[in-house]
Amino acid sequence: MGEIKDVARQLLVKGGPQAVSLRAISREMGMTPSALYRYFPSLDALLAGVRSDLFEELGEATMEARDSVPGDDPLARLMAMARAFRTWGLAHRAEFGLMLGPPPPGVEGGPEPQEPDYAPACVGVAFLGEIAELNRRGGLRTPSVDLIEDRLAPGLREYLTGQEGLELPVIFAFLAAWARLYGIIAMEIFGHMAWAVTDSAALFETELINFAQQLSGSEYDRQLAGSDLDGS
Amino acid sequence: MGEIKDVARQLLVKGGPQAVSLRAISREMGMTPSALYRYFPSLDALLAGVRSDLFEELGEATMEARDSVPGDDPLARLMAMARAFRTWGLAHRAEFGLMLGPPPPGVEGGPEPQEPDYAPACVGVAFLGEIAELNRRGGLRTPSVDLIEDRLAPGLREYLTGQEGLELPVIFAFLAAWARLYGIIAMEIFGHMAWAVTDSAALFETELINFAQQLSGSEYDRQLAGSDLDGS
DNA sequence: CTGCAAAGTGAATGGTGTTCTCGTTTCGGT
DNA sequence: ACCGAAACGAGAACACCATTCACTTTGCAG
Repeated sequence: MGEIKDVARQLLVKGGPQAVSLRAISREMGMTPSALYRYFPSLDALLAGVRSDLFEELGEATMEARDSVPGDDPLARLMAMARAFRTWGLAHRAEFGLMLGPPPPGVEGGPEPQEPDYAPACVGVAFLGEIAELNRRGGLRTPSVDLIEDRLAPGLREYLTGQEGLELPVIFAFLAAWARLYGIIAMEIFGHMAWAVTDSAALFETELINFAQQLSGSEYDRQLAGSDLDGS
Repeated sequence: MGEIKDVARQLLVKGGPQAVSLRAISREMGMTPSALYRYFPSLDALLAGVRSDLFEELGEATMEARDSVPGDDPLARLMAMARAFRTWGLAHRAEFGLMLGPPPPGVEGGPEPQEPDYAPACVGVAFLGEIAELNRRGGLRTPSVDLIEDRLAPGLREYLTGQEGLELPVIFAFLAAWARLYGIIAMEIFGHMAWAVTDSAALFETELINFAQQLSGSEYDRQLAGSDLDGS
């Protein structure tokens, strides 16, 4: 069960998305393709399982980075998490594509708007937590937002009830920051930045400072940012 | 030749990425699968051709939006282009995934860093042009950037030589803005935002104002932004 | 009319997901 | 100790897939 997913991931890493096939997995495990149907109803379901595991792993990686930040600075923790996010993605390009690429393969590649995909939430809420803490300490610059009312997804709204420091502007600040982070990281990992820039680590670190300024509204001391520009 | 790509795209839209097969195309065209090899060396090459056409189409859509902006305000043009970008992507989700999803299928899905993909450039430079114009008029807020030196990709550096108003900080401002736009749009189209928000149009419009502020450094009059919040 | 090149056919090879039937193993209850 | 049921896996089969090769048809230039 777990081993199947491990083999699938291994094939994904080694040969790309099209290399992970039921038959290849069974070959690798010394089994018959049909035997795998005892554990997964389909290949898509298997990949969905792998994807779920990967989100958990990514979540743990970012949380670990958060917990290893000395002192008690929410903004510093956020930047550490952002760096961990990028580092993990760069070290696991193929997995990243499966997780945060076009549509999750779990359902189908239909052109219709797919139903909510809750998998990314487990990573997102880690960021949300720190942003909320930043807000409680008065360090969050929330944009004026009367546009978005209570149009949050039911799941998120339920998660929010009773949590203090999570008013709507805070949620929006989080979503904007989350999308911004996704943009710079996914673009690099997917190779859509390569036509313009070779040293994407420098671009990322500079953008990270912008990122911090967007959140805190103040200049962020570059010395404290801890940028070393070594990754990739 | 062109019809083949049209049929391929049609299949992509109707049935998702996995539905576009050489045999399905040939079936749709009343031909034999092997006949298609007269025109394309492989299915991947065919898809690469489709992808290239799509980038051209997206580029034309954004440029059209730019040219239909009344007055002479680079920032307003940029926002119109951003909206056109999103609108086109939402109307062509499957195509968007092929263009700006994980790795272009032209080469292979290997885990190694792929060679530069120049296709997105034709859309990017349209934004770059307006940002340059904004800079020439002194309306661009360029971030302090001593981190990124002349680490631009050779192709972009060549494009830049001789162009005025395209110093390094301007390039960085463009790249940051480009990535930010990509983040909010791709995240929505790929469905990675659905767990948190239902009305993503409102989120986008609010983020667009942030986007304008990041570029211009000044508050942007929401009345002039022309947001109507009707699209999706 | 002849030659030639482009365009398309049909069969063949080897890979794929999925389903079905069938045998084997394992293990818990009595 | 036995039996039954459930779990596990094998194997064949079906339909689809990309790709290749040898072959025929078409159409046009000389």
